[in-house]
Amino acid sequence: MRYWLMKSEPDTFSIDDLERVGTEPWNGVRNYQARNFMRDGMRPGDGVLFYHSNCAEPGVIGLAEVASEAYPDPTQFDRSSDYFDPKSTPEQPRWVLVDVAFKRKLGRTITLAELKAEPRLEGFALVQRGNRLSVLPVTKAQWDCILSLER
DNA sequence: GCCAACGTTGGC
DNA sequence: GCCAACGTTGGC
Repeated sequence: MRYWLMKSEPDTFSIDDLERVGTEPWNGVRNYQARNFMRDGMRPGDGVLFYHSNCAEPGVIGLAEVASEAYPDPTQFDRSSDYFDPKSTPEQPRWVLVDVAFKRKLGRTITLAELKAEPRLEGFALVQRGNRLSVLPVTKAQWDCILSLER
């Protein structure tokens, strides 16, 4: 089992939205590195830290789980979608997604500031300068460390 | 293949 | 709202 962190802007799709729907196709990822993590790295059952970005209190807010293998993101073929990609075809799709299932909300937000201040998280991609990846791998040690901060 | 211009992300 | 970081595009 592997571990991941996935960012979402709460104004667009929050942990409460995920709780409401239960499972959500994680569409709209248009970065090759993030795509490759979903396509080549993720397996159903993998753990996901749900991260709120671009908001008043950025940080880890909940836990989720990878709920499918990667499959083509249908929004890339949809002309009316913001995520439409004219260079993508059903025969040769560029972009994939996985389904993400709600597990639980954390008791509180574990803020980015806390994560940056935690010595054990030195080298964690999220806290490195200028990292904009929306899907990134988390080691077991990092996962355990972050969850130990909850209480 | 280089690199300037441009667009996006996301913290602050 | 600002702006640093950084990925992508396209001219050459």
